[in-house]
Amino acid sequence: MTSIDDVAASLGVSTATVSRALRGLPGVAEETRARVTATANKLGYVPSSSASGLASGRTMAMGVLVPVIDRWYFSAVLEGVDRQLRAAGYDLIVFSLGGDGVNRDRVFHRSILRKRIDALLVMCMHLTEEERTAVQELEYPNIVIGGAVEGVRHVGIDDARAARDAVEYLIGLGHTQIAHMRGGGSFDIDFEVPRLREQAFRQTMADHGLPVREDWSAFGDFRFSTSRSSALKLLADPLHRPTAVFCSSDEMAFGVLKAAAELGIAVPGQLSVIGIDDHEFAEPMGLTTIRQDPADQGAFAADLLLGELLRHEPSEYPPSRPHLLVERQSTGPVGA
Amino acid sequence: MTSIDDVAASLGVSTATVSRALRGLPGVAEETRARVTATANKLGYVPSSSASGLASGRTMAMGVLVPVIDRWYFSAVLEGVDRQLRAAGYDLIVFSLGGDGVNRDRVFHRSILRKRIDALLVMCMHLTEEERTAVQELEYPNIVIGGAVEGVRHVGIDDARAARDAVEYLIGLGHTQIAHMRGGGSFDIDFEVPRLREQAFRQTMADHGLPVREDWSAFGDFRFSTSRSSALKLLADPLHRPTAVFCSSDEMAFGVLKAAAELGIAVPGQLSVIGIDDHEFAEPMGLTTIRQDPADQGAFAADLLLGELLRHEPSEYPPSRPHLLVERQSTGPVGA
DNA sequence: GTGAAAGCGCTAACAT
DNA sequence: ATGTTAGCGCTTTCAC
Repeated sequence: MTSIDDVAASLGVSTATVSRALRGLPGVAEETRARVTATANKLGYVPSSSASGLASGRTMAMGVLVPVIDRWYFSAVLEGVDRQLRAAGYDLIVFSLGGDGVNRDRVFHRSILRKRIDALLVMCMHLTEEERTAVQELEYPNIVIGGAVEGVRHVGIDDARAARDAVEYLIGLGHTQIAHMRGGGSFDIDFEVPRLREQAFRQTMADHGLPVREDWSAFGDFRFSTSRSSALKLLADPLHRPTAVFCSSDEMAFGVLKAAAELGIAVPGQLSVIGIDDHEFAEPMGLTTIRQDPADQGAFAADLLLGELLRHEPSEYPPSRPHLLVERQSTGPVGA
Repeated sequence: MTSIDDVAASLGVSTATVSRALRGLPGVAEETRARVTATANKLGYVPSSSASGLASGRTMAMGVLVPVIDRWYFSAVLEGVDRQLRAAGYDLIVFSLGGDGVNRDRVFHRSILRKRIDALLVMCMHLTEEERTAVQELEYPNIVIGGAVEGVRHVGIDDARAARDAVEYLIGLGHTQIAHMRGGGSFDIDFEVPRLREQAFRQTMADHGLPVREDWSAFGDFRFSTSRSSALKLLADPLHRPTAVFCSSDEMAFGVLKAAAELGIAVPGQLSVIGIDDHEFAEPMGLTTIRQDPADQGAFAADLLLGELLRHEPSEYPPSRPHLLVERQSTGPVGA
């Protein structure tokens, strides 16, 4: 591995000059800079991140803490985060808890603190008191993406408002018999989001003087298969069936659509279904939904931290990211 | 940030002892080790990865190069890789090309070489001649996951065999009018996989004396929505319609199923559909498919590199990972 | 505009 | 079993 000394020696200049030249610092003659850049390229020199990290205190890497990687929302956020980091020349380190309880401790008390990253993004998930404290005590910039975590800055959509918009859309279509397919529960993803959406559902129904039937609160676990099973039961009785289902996520909405198809229930004729997310499959499935853009949220959060790293002063508290109702073919007037 | 000197000073021992004790090296009295561990915890000491990386030459991090993060296969592989890395105390650094051409160069010639990682996993994707060379010249262990890349070691399923198994399953059910929904094309994912699967489809058909109709080779781009659109055309004419569709991925199979539903074509009565992957949605969708396990592939590859890092000698060339036909409700005898 | 030199916080030989 | 010491490859004052 060729080092900065090789470049310096090969040019007969000092390592300081090479360092300055390559990092675009002022106080280097343009001609010198050009020569340095040229030989660096020729020799295939790339600075060691360990060495420059140690010397400068900046690692040029950002960490993202996720409960799991391979779920729609999380991987989409990662994509957005990565986009901004790439543009800024930062590397992306992913700390995944992987549903593993044993691992959590190591992640919180070793990995994250190892001086390997300059800033940390925490994906919405349930944190213990102690973990929250650990995050808050981090000496570098950090932020939560998605659901709110008490005492930590966060960026995301206004979940309550998004859920309300969905439910009021159904109500506006004349629906009064509305069921809720709820998420939450499994592994570490039992953050605020499912709670906020459920609460907003109940509140909105109440605000419109509509009853909430407890047996129409189905558990879908934010998953297609769980939701399908639940919906199969929810929709089984043709005589006592909701005319609409508000789903706390698109994946669960797909489960409801599948169940309806299996039961021969026409959508939207006999049943309206609305989701939240605007998942990649929502458009081809014709699913009406509340669009959110996880990649945008990730990018926004990453930019915010990048800015703080640059300016050495905290940004303003971030506003909610937008959401948008997208009307498709899975919803229609009641009894149409 | 408390350093190793703080711990050493606080105990009146040398930094070397602290280092040895904490890393579990031999030659430390158990009593000393206990005291060191205790004060390290008390002081909240965590070794700086930059410093230990610089001193030891090991970064305790592994890199994964992906074309994009947020697609089923890639995020599932990442999950598997991460599982093993976590267990081994390694951190995961994700280098994503993000479909961005400009970025590729930086990734290949800076990030990857920055002495930030001890080994590299490359996800199957199209690499230019020069990029392949760059990977091959890497001085640390590396391997490709998924499709083969010439001259680089790789781990994955036997794609040709998987496709053949799928097609022969359809043929075994009596189908002769078989269409192919193919992938490939978009962004950097135009690797070997789509080509291998298509070729195997053609070869298998030929081996059984069956014709391949060019207008039944539909392009699904490995995506639900593209596949649905293509299938809508493919299946439009009730008189000249395949009785079965072999899909190079499950997501495309979902698109075919959706198109069939929209066209009122009964599955499997009038149309059999088979995929490859066993995507999370395949079971609830009742999709017959060839199961592969990307997380297993990622874990396998990570383990292999981890082993080489430990033993300092190359592993045997890895065998193909297994695939498995999973029969569900989307396939049936022809004309049933 | 450039160079010399002192670290950054560890690890690894080499001593003891 | 433990301590001493010389780096690892940079960045960053401080000189010139």
